[in-house]
Amino acid sequence: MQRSLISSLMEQRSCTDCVLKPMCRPAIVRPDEMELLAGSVLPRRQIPAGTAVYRQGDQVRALFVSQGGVLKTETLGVDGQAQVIGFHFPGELIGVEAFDSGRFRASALALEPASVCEIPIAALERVASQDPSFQRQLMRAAGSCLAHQQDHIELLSLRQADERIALFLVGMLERTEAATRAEQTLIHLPMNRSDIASYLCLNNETVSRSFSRLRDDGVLGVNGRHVRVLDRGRLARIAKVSDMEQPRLA
Amino acid sequence: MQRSLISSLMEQRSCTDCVLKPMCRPAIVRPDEMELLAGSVLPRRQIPAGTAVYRQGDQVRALFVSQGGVLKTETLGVDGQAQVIGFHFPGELIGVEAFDSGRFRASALALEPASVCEIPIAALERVASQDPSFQRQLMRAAGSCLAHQQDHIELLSLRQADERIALFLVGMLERTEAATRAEQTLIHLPMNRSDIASYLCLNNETVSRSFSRLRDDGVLGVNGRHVRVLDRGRLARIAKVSDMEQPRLA
DNA sequence: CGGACCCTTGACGACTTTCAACGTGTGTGG
DNA sequence: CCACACACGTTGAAAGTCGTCAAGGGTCCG
Repeated sequence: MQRSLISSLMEQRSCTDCVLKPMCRPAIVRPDEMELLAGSVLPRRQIPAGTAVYRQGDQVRALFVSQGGVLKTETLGVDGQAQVIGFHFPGELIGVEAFDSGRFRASALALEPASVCEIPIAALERVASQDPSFQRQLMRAAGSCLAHQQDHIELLSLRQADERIALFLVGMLERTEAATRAEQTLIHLPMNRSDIASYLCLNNETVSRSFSRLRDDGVLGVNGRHVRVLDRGRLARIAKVSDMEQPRLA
Repeated sequence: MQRSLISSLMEQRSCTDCVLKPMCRPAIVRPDEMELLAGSVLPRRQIPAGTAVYRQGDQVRALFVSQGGVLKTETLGVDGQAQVIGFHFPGELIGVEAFDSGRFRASALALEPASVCEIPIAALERVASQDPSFQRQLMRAAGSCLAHQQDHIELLSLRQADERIALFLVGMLERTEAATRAEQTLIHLPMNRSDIASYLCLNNETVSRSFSRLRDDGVLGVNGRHVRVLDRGRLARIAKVSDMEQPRLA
């Protein structure tokens, strides 16, 4: 299912026939814009699981969009501990924060085998200067990155571990539904418990215990990285989300 | 001192003679760009302390830059509790995250009487499409917003209250030094303890206790919103910052 | 003078962290 | 093919920290 989708992506050569075109929010929207970029966007890299798309401190020569495979971004704190900054699903632009200093503030790693689209800065600027609506899309993409970060902070503002886990899962569920355009109850987590723990600023033991508690309470079915949402209403209530937020499949 | 700087800003009429021009990173850099914007940037509003520049949910018609006075942005969680997302010093662009949905995801409030420069979206796009280097500056500004958010998340990744307070103060000190272009030991906090607590995802009692602990340990001198850094090295060590990071007065 | 707001401090309980042990699955090398 | 190491996930017990509830002092302002 997911496999065949990904492998079909592996084959594609240009953005004009991108399977993810409709959800490729970040930069490419209109066909003519795609043609403008076509010559430069082409570089697409296969990233093996666990390896880096770019590393913290690298000079920014391009931005990236995963076309298949989830990525994580993380910074190495001064004490050597990695702090997961975000998880990035196909179609999301990453690396924008590097525009500030010219260097990436975080490393981007593939959680699973990924196909990543590389957008050279020069091409980005060239197209943006030629096409105002593309430029607007670029700003939208940057705004979207910022919005995701704000969601992350709101997530961390929840004090209880169960609340954070619940909100995290609600987010993962919504992203899964947005990708499949169908209501889901099963979530596949592409990251391990330590990554979740880091993202939520918790210990991995605490994450594990939260999963178990939610399982014992009949809210979740937990089997490693496969989580089934058994009681969506209760999950939303724990996450303090306005009960049963309508899934937006736009 | 600070008063006269602010009051001088109150008088100014256009960006070309902006006192903060050199540190006005977000949008305006080159004189000719300023001239391009001059006609549209002029609208400048005086914001009384405690009132809003814009509110969560408002439609985005303009972005904003404080020219004098610190602002805070906060979102109202579903439970009605406000979560402080950021503190914004003069020269920092705010509102970028609204580019995503077209509506502000947070409210922006003045912590002290502020003078805020309003940049209509239309003008922003017009100038950006005419001037590639301005467009680059805009992206830089967006990246800078993202970078600040990442710093915030790193701040929240510290588990101990003292560590968060210390890192918060280090940041405030650096921003103060960047603004005055001189080494400082005294920090004036424009926000109250509750705002700090919300920003750090702590209780205001916990914030208070942390300040007291750091005072008792001889690291700080605390007098309400005036904090003197007595032992910068120790403060940095508590914040887990690479000891004595050179103040960048660039 | 009274009230509202802000800041501080104390005591208690709840939660997370820490340290530790154990089970499982996977991949490597004998 | 099996043994082993290793990463990952789970669970337990103890200790430490933060949140909650409560009270008090300070300042500003009507």
